[in-house]
Amino acid sequence: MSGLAPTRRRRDADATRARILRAATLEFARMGFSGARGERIAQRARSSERMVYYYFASKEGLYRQVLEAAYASLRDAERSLRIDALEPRDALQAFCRFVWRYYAQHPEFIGLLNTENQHQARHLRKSARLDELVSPVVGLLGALLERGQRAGVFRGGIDPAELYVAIASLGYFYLSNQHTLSAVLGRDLKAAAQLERHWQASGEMIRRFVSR
Amino acid sequence: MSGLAPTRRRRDADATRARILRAATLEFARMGFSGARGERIAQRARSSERMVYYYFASKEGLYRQVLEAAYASLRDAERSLRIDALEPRDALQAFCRFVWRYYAQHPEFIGLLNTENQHQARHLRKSARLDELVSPVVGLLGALLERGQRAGVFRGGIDPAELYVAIASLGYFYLSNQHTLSAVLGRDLKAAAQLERHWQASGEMIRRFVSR
Amino acid sequence: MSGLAPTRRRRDADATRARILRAATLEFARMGFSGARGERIAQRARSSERMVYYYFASKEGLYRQVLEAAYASLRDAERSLRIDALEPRDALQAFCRFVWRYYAQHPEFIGLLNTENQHQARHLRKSARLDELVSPVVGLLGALLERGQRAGVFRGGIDPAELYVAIASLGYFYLSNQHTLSAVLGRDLKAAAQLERHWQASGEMIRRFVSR
Amino acid sequence: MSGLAPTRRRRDADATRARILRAATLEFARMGFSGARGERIAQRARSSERMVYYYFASKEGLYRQVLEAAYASLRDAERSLRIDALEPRDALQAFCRFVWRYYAQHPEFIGLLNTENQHQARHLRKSARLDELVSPVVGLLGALLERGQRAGVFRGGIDPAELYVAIASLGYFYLSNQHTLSAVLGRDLKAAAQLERHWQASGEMIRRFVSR
DNA sequence: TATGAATGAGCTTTCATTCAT
DNA sequence: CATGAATGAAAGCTCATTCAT
Repeated sequence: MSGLAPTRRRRDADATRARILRAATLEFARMGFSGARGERIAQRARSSERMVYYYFASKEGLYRQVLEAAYASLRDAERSLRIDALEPRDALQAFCRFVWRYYAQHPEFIGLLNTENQHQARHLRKSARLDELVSPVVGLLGALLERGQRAGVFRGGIDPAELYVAIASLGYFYLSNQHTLSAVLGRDLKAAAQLERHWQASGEMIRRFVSR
Repeated sequence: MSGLAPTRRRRDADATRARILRAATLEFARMGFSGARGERIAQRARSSERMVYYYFASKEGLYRQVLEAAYASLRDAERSLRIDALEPRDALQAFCRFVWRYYAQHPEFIGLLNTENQHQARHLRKSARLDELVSPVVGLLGALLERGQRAGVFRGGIDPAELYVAIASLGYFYLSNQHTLSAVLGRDLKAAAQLERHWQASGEMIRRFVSR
Repeated sequence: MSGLAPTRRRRDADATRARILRAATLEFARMGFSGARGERIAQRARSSERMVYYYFASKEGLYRQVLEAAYASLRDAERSLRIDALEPRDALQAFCRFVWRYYAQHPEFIGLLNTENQHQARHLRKSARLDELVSPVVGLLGALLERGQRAGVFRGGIDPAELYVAIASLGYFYLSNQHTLSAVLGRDLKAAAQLERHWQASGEMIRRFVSR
Repeated sequence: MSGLAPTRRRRDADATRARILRAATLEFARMGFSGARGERIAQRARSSERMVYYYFASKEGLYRQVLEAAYASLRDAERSLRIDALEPRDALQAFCRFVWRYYAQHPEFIGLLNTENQHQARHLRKSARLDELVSPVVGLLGALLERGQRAGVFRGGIDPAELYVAIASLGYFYLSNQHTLSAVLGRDLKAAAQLERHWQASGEMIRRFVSR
């Protein structure tokens, strides 16, 4: 009994904190930093504005933790990615699909990154956990490129970081700029078929880029 | 009193209006819609907040005009692009360089597009001049693809819009996300040499994508 | 007509500003800095909280101006003091009465000084107008002491600053601490007769202090 | 379990309470009532805000106890004062020095009195222990004046309460207003030499006031 | 005895906007 | 054409205090 009580209490606190963090993630992603409203965060978290300050001290503090959590989630997902057993070309496609699908399934991540870039990554650089947040996937990609090269299916001289940026670009821009693109191109980019076509073409582009 | 006075006044008025529009473009691009401050716009335009309302009626009205002007500038630039005389592969590279250089030289355009996408292109779609703003370059690209195909240097089955999105992706994302990328990749993407390397690799990617 | 309009307008602004300053003087004096409430200041000034920030930018800015104005008023009063024509002993008594009466008639000045001392005179020292606020009366008192000494009615070796502090002490403390003193001594110090008795005794003390 | 545990606990509780009271004394003295922060008190007492309420019920309750304790300390010190054996003039000087030194050594007492006077001694008058807090020194001073008069060294007609107020004024004002005075007079009043000079002059003033 | 979690009310300040001439 | 004065609404944040165990 006595052992449970503090656990329950702590879990309530943790739950409240987590609800606020989740609500804030959505709010910051959709509205940007200045556009985000404490009241909306509190409501969506079924808590009060006061609790936001109780747990996160300030709007900026909350934002920073939201950002760190978003990167941490991405890193977690990246760590779960297993492509070692696949044939190099398949592995590369799997990698692309993983990245693109992550973006598609995490629109809030895209919103946060846009916001953070608007701020010139000021908060990200200040983050004490920055080193933990550095992506392990560039290394993964480097190893894959080497493996493919040894297997004679990839050409040499490709910078893994550059390849990563290219893959990210193709997945990210389509989603992040879908609204202006849809208006300007006169088609609805968010339709599933459109997205799949885009991924197909992008896959082809990456494939051709690395092939001998 | 004479005929000159109103002209001079008109010219001053136009100049003031133009200064406000320019200042607002920077402010909205850097700070987003909610983050933009009327006071800063007025100061940067060497005018007063009151004048901003005098000429543009509301923050949203000002923003819409800023957005329209930004797209109009892009269209102007696009219309000046001449690639008909070039050999198809050279023409495609020239096209890419044009797009990428435009992004690099107009960071405020990137800022505005990010802002507008955050708002799901609400203002863009409301814009009465939307049809004027629709890009002519997809058509241009379609013609080029056909020409290249006929010349036997490009493969068939490429969607011009998709190609345009790919080219835009590779140029835009690198710049728009340079701050978080620099932090996460541990290199300074804004260095000129880095940018040139990126454009080289991106050019190679586009080349390989369309070649037979 | 046209000459009057700006005057009227400016006068309104000045009047609003002045009302706010007066209201704030009372509020800060009575409640101290932390205890002062913007809302009460606005109400007493028949204006709005918003206008307080329009004219004074911040609570601290308002406080500083209140403090400067209070010192400026004292200096104005001091400059109007004429004791040169009086016989030295009479002049000294006139001086004392002037200081003491000023304190009695300006309880807000005492409140402000207490507040400012609680803050270790931080705002006063920051004031750009500090030099203007330095008291001219110590010089006045020095001249008087010399004159009295030459006339053979005052003794030598008296520091004018010390004399000033003594005179101020006797007038200030009685008023500033009247509430606790009344409670502890069991008599009502604010009664006019009590005050007059105190001034009589204090006058006698100063007289004896400087006399040969 | 044994009889020691509750004793120890009680002792810890008393110690915590005492630490809070001490911390609160400093906080209220320095910051005034409105300016005082529960959080700072808790920190300085190495306790928690919750404990402050546990022991003192409310901010006002805490303040009242702080005030009562401060007066009680003064009365304790006053009761230890022995001047009966001294020659009247020496006794008076000893009395002055005692009062002035007490002020100098208890800046928190000055801060509290200023705060309480700002509140028009509301809390002090409400205090149930007010009668205990009434100063015994006026009586002491009355006896001394009579003794000196009988001995032919003091003049008659001096109100002991008035003398007490004068002595207190000269010691209190110098310290309580030292910051604004230092700024306005252009000298550093808190320097030890300055203080001693002030006490010398003040001693002379009191001596001359009572002497025949 | 002790304490982490929670909160309502209210504070200072900011923002986009309008009034009045 | 131009502008200083004014403002309602709401934002972020703080404060003293209570709940629940």
